[in-house]
Amino acid sequence: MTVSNEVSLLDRMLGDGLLASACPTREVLDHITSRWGVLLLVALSERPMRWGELRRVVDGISEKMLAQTLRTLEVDGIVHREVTPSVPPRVDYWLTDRGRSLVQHLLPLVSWVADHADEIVAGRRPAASRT
Amino acid sequence: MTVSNEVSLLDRMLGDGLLASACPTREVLDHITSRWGVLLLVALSERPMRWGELRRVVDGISEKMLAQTLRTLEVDGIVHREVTPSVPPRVDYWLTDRGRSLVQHLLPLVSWVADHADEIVAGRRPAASRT
DNA sequence: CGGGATCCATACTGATACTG
DNA sequence: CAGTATCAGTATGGATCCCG
Repeated sequence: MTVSNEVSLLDRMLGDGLLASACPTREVLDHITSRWGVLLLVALSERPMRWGELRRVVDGISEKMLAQTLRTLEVDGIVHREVTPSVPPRVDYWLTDRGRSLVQHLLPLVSWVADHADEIVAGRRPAASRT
Repeated sequence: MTVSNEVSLLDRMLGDGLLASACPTREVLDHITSRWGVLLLVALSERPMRWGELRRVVDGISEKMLAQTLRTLEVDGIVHREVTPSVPPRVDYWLTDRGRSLVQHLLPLVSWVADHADEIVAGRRPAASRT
């Protein structure tokens, strides 16, 4: 299996200064790979979800981080937020076209981790001594 | 491009409780998608690097986080650390087989972000009002 | 139900000093 | 060169209460 179209990514990032501390790539990468960003994107990868659904599906997320992460992804144009004025109020979230494009690349990674996590945790040995 | 082999990832994660707060998948995912983990894995994706190289390539990382993140990835069996006893001392890091398997899935994601980051940042609009 | 505002604990960072 | 150790400042996340 070749990765010929990817081997120059490092060169691209270095050459264009893309790894520089404050570059757009780093910023967007932090949003997407944030602790909760990944999980929310996986949750929304199949179908739209309501606030309460996301809260239940993404186990352990606080309301603050749910709101904050969703808003960041919304501003980045990855997630769409739709308010239905009703009583009680209803708010749905779903992936934009850009978001669907993104999760096509995110899901294989998460899938890989899900497949290897048990093996990784089970096989841990202490790190070699530093001295 | 089909994603038929991935559409059930959410079901898998929910069904197996893989999204549970303390599951191995979440733990390993946090290591890999950590702020510096992603960048270090990209840096090591092409070739082995020495400590000092990594420090320069990954702009802005502190020595503390460099050591901490590398050790986490080492313990997870993703990065290998090789000490060459010499004066001055030399330490090289490279990806294990598992690590190379991982970055095959990570690079497309980072590549996507690098391709879309400028567009994302340029196109930002304020999030819709919450009220 | 879907948040906003506030306060607090923790994690991370940066600087410095020291070691083999 | 490749780290470790420590301390202080800051950003991030969590818990709680409140509101439309």
